[in-house]
Amino acid sequence: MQCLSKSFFQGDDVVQIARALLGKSIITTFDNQFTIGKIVETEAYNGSFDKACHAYLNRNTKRTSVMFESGGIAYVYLCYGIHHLFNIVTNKKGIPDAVLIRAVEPVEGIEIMQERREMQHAKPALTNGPGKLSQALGLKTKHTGMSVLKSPIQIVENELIDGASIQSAKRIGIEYAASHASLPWRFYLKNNDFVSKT
DNA sequence: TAGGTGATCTTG
DNA sequence: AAGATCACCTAT
Repeated sequence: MQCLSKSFFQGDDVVQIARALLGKSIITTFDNQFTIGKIVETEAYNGSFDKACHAYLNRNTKRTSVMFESGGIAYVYLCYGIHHLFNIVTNKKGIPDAVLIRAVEPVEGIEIMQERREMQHAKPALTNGPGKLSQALGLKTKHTGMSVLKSPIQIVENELIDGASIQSAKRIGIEYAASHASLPWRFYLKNNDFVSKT
């Protein structure tokens, strides 16, 4: 399968990149464990202009500095002390845009995902949320800064998505972002069982 | 619907 | 130095 190009992730419209990532697949190979998930839900975080973005007003800290690197690398951070949330940094160096991957549909390595999630069955709960998919694919904070263009993390072309099957909506869990909380920067595939519950 | 859990940010 | 907050998940 064809890996996405560096220039795809360096584009300057993070909202369009979030939309375009639907239908692509994430391949991870950690500890000789191979897993693939198809992206079915994303959210765009629009750099220094976006009150919901960790790098709002160019806040550049130990945690957020990776967002200022050029696009095509992972930003994984710990949320609520428990959950590892997987983002892909986009745009040029110095502009802190990122796309949060909110849900995937398991494609390969489902048994491995079940082990990591300590689940007996391949129910939607395996990967239907940002913390869940990160755990299922083995993505952790230590992977921050790694390229998503080569093993062990690769984003590849999978199926082309018809625009009519894409739904946009406001982002989840960012009520503190006030006027930016209602922007339609969340994208998901209609009628897909693995889209997160709201 | 509430509590867990820890990094990060804010306040004093 | 201490308290509040947080791009979530699981179980009551």
